[in-house]
Amino acid sequence: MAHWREQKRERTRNALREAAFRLFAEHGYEDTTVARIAAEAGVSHMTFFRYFPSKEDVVLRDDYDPVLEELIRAQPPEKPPLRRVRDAVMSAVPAVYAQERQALLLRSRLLLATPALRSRMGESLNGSQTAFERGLSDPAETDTPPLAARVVASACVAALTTAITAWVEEGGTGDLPALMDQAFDALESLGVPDA
Amino acid sequence: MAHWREQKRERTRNALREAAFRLFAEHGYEDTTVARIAAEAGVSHMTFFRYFPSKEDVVLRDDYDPVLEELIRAQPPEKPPLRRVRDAVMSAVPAVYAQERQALLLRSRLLLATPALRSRMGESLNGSQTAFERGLSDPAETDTPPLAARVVASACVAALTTAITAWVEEGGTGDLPALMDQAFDALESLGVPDA
DNA sequence: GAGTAACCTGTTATCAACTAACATCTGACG
DNA sequence: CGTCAGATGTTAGTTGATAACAGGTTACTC
Repeated sequence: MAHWREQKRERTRNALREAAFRLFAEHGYEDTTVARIAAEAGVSHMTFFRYFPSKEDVVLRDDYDPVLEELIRAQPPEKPPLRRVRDAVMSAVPAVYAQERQALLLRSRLLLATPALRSRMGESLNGSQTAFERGLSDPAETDTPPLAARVVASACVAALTTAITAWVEEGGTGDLPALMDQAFDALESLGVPDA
Repeated sequence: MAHWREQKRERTRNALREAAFRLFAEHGYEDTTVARIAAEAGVSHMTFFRYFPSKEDVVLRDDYDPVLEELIRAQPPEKPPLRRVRDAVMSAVPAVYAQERQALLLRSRLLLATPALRSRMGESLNGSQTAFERGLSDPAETDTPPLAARVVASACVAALTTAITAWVEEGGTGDLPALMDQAFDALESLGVPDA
């Protein structure tokens, strides 16, 4: 129904992504050319770049940020900022973890093991940080949020990244939500005098 | 005058870096080819890559990390981790700031304004995080530091990055050390119930 | 001081990521 | 049915980055 166009677009998009991940797992990221991915998906290499601005974006792109932004905004404003982010994140992670654990592990492993991707991760994390900042800020306020809010957001992103990194490094055997809880605990006890 | 070689090496290295920054300021990062930089420094484009593994590294490389690692390690171990990092950093920043303020601003501005550089910043930050982790850990311990220490390190790097970003965004008019203090304050009050 | 090994550099060729220009086709819509 | 916009392929070109080889220069030794 409505616009078959978009359906086809979504299908080629998925075909490209799936072909890419399959080839990456098979021959490694560096040894997989864009042309090969495109051929595998039945399109030309130009079409690839019309769907993904760069080779790295196939792996880096995800659409968690807008969801998290909303979840943070929906938190009761009387909670301190870190609490709002923490509760919002932990309200969503377990479900995703239960459902996409394997895919998440593969993607994260690839991300951390490939220099080209690892170096561009900062970009993605920056997007998450911005989403967190927006979720914490009054949407009426138009200018940049105060420094304190930005620090909270960046610290949360850093903590979550550290948790995922630790999870991947131990082979994905541990419980990721638990690690995230630990990481948030470490953040909350940053100010207390004893460790 | 031991080894003329190293002196010459250092000179071409500087010539390349200076030519690069000059051309970047003049024509922008993207519109400056590696071949042009090399020509400007009087060498071939291959020589450029023998000194810098990539075009981005000319801007990204710095040698603060080992210094900071030592400064953190020299802190009294009875201080809580965040304090050790904070005091170490703030013991060194003002001097650097007084002396290299302009250069630091130019470099940071270029870094934040150029997508290609911004996206690879994470790599550099990752190095700083590792340095912080090592400074916080017992050097006798060989395996990876505990999650809590890694979260502290990553949060500090994130806070400092946020401070520098804010500093650049306001045109470098403010006082960077003061902003860093604010950022650390925000970190320390992460756990307290009121804002 | 000659000889040799190590190092640095330039030339050339090649690869792969990415971009631009143009032609083509195929649904969408009146 | 006819037009039009969006999606795709072809081709060609730019640029960052690597490899192989050759020539020259510095250091080290006998």
